[in-house]
Amino acid sequence: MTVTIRDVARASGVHVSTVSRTFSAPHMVNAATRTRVLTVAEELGYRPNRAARALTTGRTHNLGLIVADIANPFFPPLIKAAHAAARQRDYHLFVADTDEEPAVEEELVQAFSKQVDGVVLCSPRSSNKALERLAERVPFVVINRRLRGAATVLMDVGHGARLAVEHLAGLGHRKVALVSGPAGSWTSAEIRTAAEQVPDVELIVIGPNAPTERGGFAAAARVRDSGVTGVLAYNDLVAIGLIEGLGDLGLSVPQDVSVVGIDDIVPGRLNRPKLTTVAMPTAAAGRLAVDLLIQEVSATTSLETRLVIRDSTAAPR
Amino acid sequence: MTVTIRDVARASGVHVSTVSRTFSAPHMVNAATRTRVLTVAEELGYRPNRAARALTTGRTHNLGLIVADIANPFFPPLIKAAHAAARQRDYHLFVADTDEEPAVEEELVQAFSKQVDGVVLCSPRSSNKALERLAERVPFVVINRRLRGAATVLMDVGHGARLAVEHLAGLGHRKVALVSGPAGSWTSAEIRTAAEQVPDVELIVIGPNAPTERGGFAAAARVRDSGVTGVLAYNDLVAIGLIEGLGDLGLSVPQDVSVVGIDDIVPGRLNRPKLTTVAMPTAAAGRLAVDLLIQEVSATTSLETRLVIRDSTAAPR
DNA sequence: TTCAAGACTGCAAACAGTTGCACTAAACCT
DNA sequence: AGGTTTAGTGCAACTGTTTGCAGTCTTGAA
Repeated sequence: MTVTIRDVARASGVHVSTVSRTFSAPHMVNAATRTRVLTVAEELGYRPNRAARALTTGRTHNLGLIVADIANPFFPPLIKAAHAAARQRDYHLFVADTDEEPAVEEELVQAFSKQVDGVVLCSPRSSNKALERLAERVPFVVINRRLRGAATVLMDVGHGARLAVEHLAGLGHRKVALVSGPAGSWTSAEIRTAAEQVPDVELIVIGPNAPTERGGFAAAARVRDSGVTGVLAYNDLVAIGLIEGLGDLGLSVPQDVSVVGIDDIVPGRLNRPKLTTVAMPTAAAGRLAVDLLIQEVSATTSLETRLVIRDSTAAPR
Repeated sequence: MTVTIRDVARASGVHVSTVSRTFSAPHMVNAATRTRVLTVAEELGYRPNRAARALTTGRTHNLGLIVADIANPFFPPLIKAAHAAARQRDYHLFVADTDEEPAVEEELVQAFSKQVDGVVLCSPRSSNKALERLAERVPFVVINRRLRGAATVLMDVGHGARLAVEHLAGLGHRKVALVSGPAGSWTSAEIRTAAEQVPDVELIVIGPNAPTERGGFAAAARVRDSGVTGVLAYNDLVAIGLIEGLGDLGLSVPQDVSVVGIDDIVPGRLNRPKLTTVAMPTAAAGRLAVDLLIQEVSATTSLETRLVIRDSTAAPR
């Protein structure tokens, strides 16, 4: 049923090793033989069995990608880009979802270990210790977390946050709220310290909040009471929720208050008003991560973020 | 470096076949030996090599999932559910993206063939002939396309479309536009025939349109000129674009015109007004597809759609 | 003409598991 | 007590490829 290298060898009158070489080291075999083998293989519909190949070479030509939540709009562009980069080099991509559970993370890497040449971990939640353990099993690169000894891809949220607050300042806002994220979050801290550095702006931190639409919605009253005219939200979902919450309180965006989000997810682009936001280079990060993995280089790279000005920001009243 | 079955055998004083059996057929080995082997394996950090196992058994415990566009908000919930179902049975999931190119579809299935036990194809664009060819290589199940001889999972859009139009009729709308999708689309046809069957409603078809926000935006003028009070859009993206387009023309939703979408994607839930829409059971479809694959049953199942009433529909003026 | 150097190709041993078969010892039956 | 079943384990062949080594045949140079 399934056609193997032996079938091809028999049908083209050469030894299996020759067939093997026409696929994995073409230059070692005579041009005439090569084309013969190739045509026979084509006729028979032969395709090398990657699993068998992996057994001897130790390289599977597979990569793993682990994210917290596939359905979170933040990740799909990253997954897509990672897939494209992998495919370009003839790698296949396992995708897995931890459902936000740190424990699952470690388990998945373990499970992948023999089947992939490397895995990319997005914003892993596991402890450093756990990650070190994993590093012994599989090469990996980490996105969005600082980790010494591992290749890491960082997106410079701090820079983006600064741009956002500067944008608000430029429009004339002098009192700005930071509707922050979850308590322990590295990103949240990053954003805060950057935002605080912008001169001529009084920054009021409101939070911690859940990193969701609900979180933003719930923060609306506190934003109103704080008397700010501009807001930087932890992410786009929070921003969207906040805008809705403000609407319910009779405040409209951007007339009464300006809101800028972070991430640049699709729902933000489609929102009304269209969300001004800090674009995270998720696609670039996905691409870069697999490139790092394939080339087995170990570097730490920081990707630029940029501000996308749309309709949710304006000069204060 | 990497610990094999032989290492475990040596360390626990049994033959490799015994170790093998403690993992793949535990009931065949004495309880005492089993626990000894297990603890030794644990100590050594042994994990069976799936690739090697696949070589002899022919079963890889891997599945492939092919979608048109990972970043299209329609797919992520499906991918997530498929992944969860696979993981539950200890399967791993390759995810691939055709970038809407039919040719890539076939190529990907070919490439997966030796590495998976089956693949699920979402709304494949390939010809029937091509799909038949592929069926010889790998078992697969198809989502959202009728295909005899293959296991298929259908979502009953027709039913949903009828519900949507009935909902509009119930609100008092007598003249309704169908802002349709691309020309050849099976879904588009399905929607149309179902929508036409609703009594007491005059249905005006506007299209074909691109299945995107732009497509909806561009159709706004024609919708206004048609004099309808209600609209069923090909999908949520079209609906969102349309709402924006109508807004630019001075018409507001739902006061001046009611709009209902199809799909129930995240951006629709976050949109303002919140989109009334036909919820497609994408998660259920993803789950079911992998279940069908794993059990190797061949059935064709149709999943119920339902109407989610939110804020973009109201009684006509 | 002879010899060395290439260019190809074949041989066979891995790779990490699984599994049909044979074997041993204990348990069961009459 | 003797024969039969059964549980548990070992043996070895096999899965589809790769690859170091060795052999054959040309070809070029001296």
